[in-house]
Amino acid sequence: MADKVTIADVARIAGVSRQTVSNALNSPEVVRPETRQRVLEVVEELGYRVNLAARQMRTGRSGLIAIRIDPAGDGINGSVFDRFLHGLTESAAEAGYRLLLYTAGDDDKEIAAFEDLLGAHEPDAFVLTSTHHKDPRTSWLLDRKLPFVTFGRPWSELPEVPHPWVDVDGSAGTEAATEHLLATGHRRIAFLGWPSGSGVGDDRREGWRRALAGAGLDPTGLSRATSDAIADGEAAARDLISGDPDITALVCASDSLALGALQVARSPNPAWHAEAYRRIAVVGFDDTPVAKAIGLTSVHQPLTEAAARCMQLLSRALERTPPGTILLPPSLVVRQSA
Amino acid sequence: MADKVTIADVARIAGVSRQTVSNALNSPEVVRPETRQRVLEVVEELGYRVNLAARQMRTGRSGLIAIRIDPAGDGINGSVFDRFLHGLTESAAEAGYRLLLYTAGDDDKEIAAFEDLLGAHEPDAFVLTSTHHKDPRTSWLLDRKLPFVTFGRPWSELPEVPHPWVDVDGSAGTEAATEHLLATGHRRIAFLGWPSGSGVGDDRREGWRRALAGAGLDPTGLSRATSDAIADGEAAARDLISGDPDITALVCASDSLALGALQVARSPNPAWHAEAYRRIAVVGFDDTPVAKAIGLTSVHQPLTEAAARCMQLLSRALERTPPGTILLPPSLVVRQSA
DNA sequence: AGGCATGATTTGATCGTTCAAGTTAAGGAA
DNA sequence: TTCCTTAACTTGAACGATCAAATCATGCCT
Repeated sequence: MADKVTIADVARIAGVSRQTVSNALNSPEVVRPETRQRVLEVVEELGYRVNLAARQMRTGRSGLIAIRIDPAGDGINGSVFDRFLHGLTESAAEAGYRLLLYTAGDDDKEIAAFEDLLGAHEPDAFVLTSTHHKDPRTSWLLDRKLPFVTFGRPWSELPEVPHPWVDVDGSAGTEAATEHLLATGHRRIAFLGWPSGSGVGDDRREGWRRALAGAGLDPTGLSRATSDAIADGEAAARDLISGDPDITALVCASDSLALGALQVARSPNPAWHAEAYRRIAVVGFDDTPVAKAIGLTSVHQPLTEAAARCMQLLSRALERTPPGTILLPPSLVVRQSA
Repeated sequence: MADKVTIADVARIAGVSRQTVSNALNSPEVVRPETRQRVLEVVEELGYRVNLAARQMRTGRSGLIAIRIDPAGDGINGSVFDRFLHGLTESAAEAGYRLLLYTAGDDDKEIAAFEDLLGAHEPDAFVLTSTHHKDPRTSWLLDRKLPFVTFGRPWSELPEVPHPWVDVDGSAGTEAATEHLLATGHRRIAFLGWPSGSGVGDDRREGWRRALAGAGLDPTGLSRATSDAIADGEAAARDLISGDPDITALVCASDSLALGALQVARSPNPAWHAEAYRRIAVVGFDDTPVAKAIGLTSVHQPLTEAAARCMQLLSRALERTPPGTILLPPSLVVRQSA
């Protein structure tokens, strides 16, 4: 409380110089073991802790990792980022770093935020999420040789310069989902996703297509694209199902879409005249709390591990080692819906 | 990028001293308007940004606000904290602060984290969540006269020393929920909550009791307490409903419990012999994404506003003004379930 | 014995900012 | 004219750590 213990205090009481205390803590190998021992005892006794602001002035290292957090808590899918964030906070702490949050409306504002942060708090690294085609943020950071990792692949056709990234293999997820449906007897399996152009969305569609192709089935006419909202998912699912009476299962690019699809799948459709209730299997993506709550089968992303891997790559990047990339396999959580 | 612009650079180019630049930025009133103008132009031109580490060394202020984030993404109810966090990040940014995350297993570890942080990053203030009876964290911070706000009331009987807090009036929420049910014709309305002892839980039960009392109804035997999980909610709801055939509605202390209750409410109970499907109205608490997704009527907490109010009180606390307290009213979001 | 490499520790300078005290010039009162 | 006050700005020191260079032993080789 009242006591601000500095390195000079420790030095005086241990009977050594400031630098020796610094060395005992940061470069133990250059200090004689018994001296080091004595210093550490005094450090313990006085409760000394390095003042990061002072260290930062000399070394330029702040011990901070910056990550963007979006202003609006965005319903169902926001939880993916949040779970990742929780994991990252812990992994970062283990590596001796702390997370600094910032907000930014779009890519340009985020780059402005980079400049702000670098001038002010000077984070040692950045973690970027939701990467996309031609992401200006990664090139900006690469140009300045700033350490960063993305959670999400660089979705550009030709990755000019490589950078470290961690991602979950979305296509493997939808492929597993589709194979599960095939194994349980479904033959006409549709896909409900987003308009092509988004790396994540296209990737997830590809996994479904691959599984169908592997079973010798034709995907033509079995795919719909819409924006990521429950109501849109419901409409698209209704369209798909009423247009093709043989469809018995739906693989969706998100739990939001799947939730919309479930509205259709779980209730009889009055348009089908005399036709009785037709049960449609539905699989979602992300394994959000909503999926768990309502028994929706969904593709689970190992977010805690992804966060740990991000920190791992970041540690390497901070030592200026060439970038690594990690693609994690998701897992299918089977519940009542499929 | 390569350029580290310091206050000395600005001073040299503007033809003034370092201190005058500092004053132009921090204490404009002591500088002649035209000088100030010139300095600001150079600042703009060079893209000067104050180095917070250096400032912190002199002033002791870091521009950081620390807040704990729990390691595990905890399903449904975690989203309440996450939404609050998103809002707080934005409010903090508007006030010129940034959020620093840390983790801690329990109260004692959190206090250890306080010590770590204060020695290292030196946050200017703390935001505490999930306050409870005899919370050791608040007394620790009060003892050291450190600025902080809690999101959650001090739940102790006698608040020895006051501290700033923001909270949402839970009892008003359950009261509104119960009144809504009364208004729609329900007479026998049960409450599904947590074991007494938790401030939040007791408060929410109290609102329900108050509404019943207001309508001249007896709450005896209409309340159950259990832990906060879907399965527990289902079991307790089944117990309540099968034990009292007149119950037509359930007010729950959380969306998790409500979700469990819905499993019972929405399906016919085989135990009721010939009795037909009995529809039970259910109201949840927190208005989580799950509630929105499945049409659960729920009590909504104004989390973005709560976050903004926290920052407001924090700003005051940082100026050492006497603590303020703010109790926000929640709102009932009526959906299909009630 | 002298020279030299090596290990262990100390000393002085520095990072970029703000505080506290000092300087300068201009204006007003006696 | 002289002295004092005030406004506007400048100067030196300090925050607490680390870097780079200097010092001081110690042991080994010739």
